[in-house]
Amino acid sequence: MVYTGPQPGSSEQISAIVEELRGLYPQARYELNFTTPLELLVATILAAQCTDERVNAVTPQLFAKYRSAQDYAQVGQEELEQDVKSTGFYRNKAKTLRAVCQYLVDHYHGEVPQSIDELVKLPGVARKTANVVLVNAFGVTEGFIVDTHVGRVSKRLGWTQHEDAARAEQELMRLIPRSEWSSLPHRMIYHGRATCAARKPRCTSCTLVAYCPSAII
DNA sequence: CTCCCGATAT
DNA sequence: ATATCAGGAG
Repeated sequence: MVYTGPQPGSSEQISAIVEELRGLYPQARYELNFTTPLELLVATILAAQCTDERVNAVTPQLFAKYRSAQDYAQVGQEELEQDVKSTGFYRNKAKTLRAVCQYLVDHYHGEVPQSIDELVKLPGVARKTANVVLVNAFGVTEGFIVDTHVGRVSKRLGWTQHEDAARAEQELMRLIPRSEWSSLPHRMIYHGRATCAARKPRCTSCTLVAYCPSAII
């Protein structure tokens, strides 16, 4: 089957997809549970290569036990490891949480900074985590969230060829109107989970097939 | 590029 | 059995 839709990456193809996804997922939002910027930062760090559902199963007890950056900075490595174990990569994640929170204590009185330049200086925080915290905690849109789903869906739609998330983000920021930066990534993630799955994409039930050069019907 | 890593879907 | 999950560091 040869793709005959609008050129991948063209404004015609992009606007058609944006409108379709808006209709499909009008209420798309971040699904990790949190009540403060610090909780959001912690949950997002735990979400690396782990489902939201798994993180949400761990954070109620975690947030009840650790109420401030000082709490994470002061706990022992092995104790924190056990508290985050079921999210996988638990040694790295415990080490990252302790280092990030020590940094917050040292530089920001334990608060979470509100610019991307400051956030990406935190140990274990790169563009994806920084963008998530900015948008969902502070309502600030400085970049385009590129996680595993956004990266995969973007490649299949022909928006980027880059595997590297930072390079993909730069290309998406060039292609996508800024007004869509805060909502589109969440909708792409919903679509990536529900339809454009990594292993077995459901192209036959996908309403983007007319705009997707990778569709297999 | 490799490593970290438990839980789940296929 | 194996790929994948709202990644990032060395």
